[in-house]
Amino acid sequence: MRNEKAAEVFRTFLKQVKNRITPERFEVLDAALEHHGHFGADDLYVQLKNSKSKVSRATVYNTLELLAQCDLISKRNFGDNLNRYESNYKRQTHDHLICVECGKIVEFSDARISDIPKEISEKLGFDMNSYSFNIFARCKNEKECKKRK
Amino acid sequence: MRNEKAAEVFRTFLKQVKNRITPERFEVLDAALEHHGHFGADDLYVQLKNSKSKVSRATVYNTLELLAQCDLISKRNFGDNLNRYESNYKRQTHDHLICVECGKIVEFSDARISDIPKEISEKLGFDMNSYSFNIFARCKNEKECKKRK
DNA sequence: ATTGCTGCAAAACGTTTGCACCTAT
DNA sequence: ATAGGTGCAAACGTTTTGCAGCAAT
Repeated sequence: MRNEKAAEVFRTFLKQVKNRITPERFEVLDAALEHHGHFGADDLYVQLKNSKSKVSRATVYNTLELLAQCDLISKRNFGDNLNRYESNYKRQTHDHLICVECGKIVEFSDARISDIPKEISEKLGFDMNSYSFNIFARCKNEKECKKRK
Repeated sequence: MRNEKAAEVFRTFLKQVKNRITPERFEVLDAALEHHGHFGADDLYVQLKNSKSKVSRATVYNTLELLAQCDLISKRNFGDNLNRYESNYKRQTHDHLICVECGKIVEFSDARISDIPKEISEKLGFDMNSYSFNIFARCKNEKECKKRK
């Protein structure tokens, strides 16, 4: 299930930065785009293994990094020492609220946030690259919460 | 070099949550408050070891978690799979800009940010606990940058 | 007296690395 | 032909755990 448009973006990027175009990298791209929601690098590796792919762990980690560099996916970190990725394909930018009890992740966007990072970077003498805005909170509805923990 | 005020806050907290008051925990508190800037849990452990303390790694990790719970220190995560802590003692709240090249960390505060997390939490049906706002950027002055890497 | 905390070491976890082979250029 | 990417397994660094002894309540 190949997304040709995304594949083209990746191909162009790889040429630009003089990295080789290999079938393994596109396998990882396909798998990453198929995910709805957030996933860890190792999850993706296991998933690929289960579908009989020969792609190695090293290649998965390496390729996810490349995909994040060309903005096809985003790297997220919710403070639990685990890198998560999510597809950017056809998604609007958003931030995350994480329940500290059950780990539930809710996405939101707020127009006020978007301009701040660039502005602050400039003011401090930096070129903005990306930002992360995470809210840690607790489900008000206790019954709905704790489910996962 | 004990900070009695902070120690009192910690003591009260420990009683509240029915945790024992042990000398080791106050050793960790003292060491944490003495740090200016950010530090990793293991850094603190090594530092304590070097000053002949008998406090174990497990206790350091455990205590830092407790100190974060009662807001004497903050737990930070800059996306590099390493938990960092920083003293909150007499500090105003602030956020961080991290250079993706050299790792330099700059603190800033912006009044616009502070109200947003609570407001969004309420809107989504959560009780706000904390938030993290990190900007990833590049030093404009290249000479000053790359020093560390 | 009784838990719970401690020190120690070892395990766990996600991630990165070293190496020999392979393949896109 | 040759850099560079790959698969594999083992190493890495941080964090967590299991356990026996100890000490705060």
